Amino acid sequence: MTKKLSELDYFIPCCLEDFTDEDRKIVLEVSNALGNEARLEIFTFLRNKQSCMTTQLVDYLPLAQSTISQHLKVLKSSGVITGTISGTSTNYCINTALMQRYYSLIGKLI
Amino acid sequence: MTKKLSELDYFIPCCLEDFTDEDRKIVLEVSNALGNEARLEIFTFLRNKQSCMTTQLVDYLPLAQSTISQHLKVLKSSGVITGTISGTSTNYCINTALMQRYYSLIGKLI
DNA sequence: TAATATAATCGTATAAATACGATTATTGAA
DNA sequence: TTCAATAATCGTATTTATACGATTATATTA
Repeated sequence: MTKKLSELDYFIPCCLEDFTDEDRKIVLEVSNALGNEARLEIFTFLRNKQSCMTTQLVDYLPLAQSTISQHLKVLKSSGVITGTISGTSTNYCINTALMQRYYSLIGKLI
Repeated sequence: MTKKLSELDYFIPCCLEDFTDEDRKIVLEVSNALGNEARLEIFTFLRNKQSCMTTQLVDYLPLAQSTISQHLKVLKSSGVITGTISGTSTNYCINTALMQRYYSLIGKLI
């Protein structure tokens, strides 16, 4: 089987003016992070509460703690949320700066 | 194994003011459509060319015709692109109206 | 120091996504 | 009508994502 597009080093992505590789990466990763029901739910929950601990999400979502932790990892690695350790808990909140950038990149795309 | 969040009929998603179920569905599906390298590439290609046939995409992308057809199906079902049959070809272009709506929904989210 | 609380990670099962070649359906041209 | 071109669909292999319970690591409290 051939490789996925992301694994082909000879493929040069379609260029857009004022659209860097980093911009492209942001659009890909943020879109991917938001394109899942559990993660969009975490996002909107956080957006309402401003910030919250994992415990609150575990109480709210009908998913196992380990599953939520996995989704939080995806959200964190894409930059959509940030987590600050505070005692035995971790305090999550939305990375507004990155989301503003995503918003402006979507604006550029259309 | 328990079901995925999307299959749980008892779970009521986190409500946001002025954010309907349809809005939520658009954010989910458009994000999912754009959150894949091949599909984002198709999107930017179309965005540059204004419109194009599948053949052009098959020439451009290092992927099999059947694979590209599958990605076009995802993009179509999310509403991101529209396809108009013209002879033996299909002419694709970006659904600007939906993308504008997505853009404004992301704006609402942040 | 021991017990508790919290969240991450590990191991693993299952489902979904991605990819291909082959086939099919449809349209337009010869 | 037959042939060629185009794109969708089928069947299938492989990878990735999603989910769980169990375990681990760390920090706070008793």
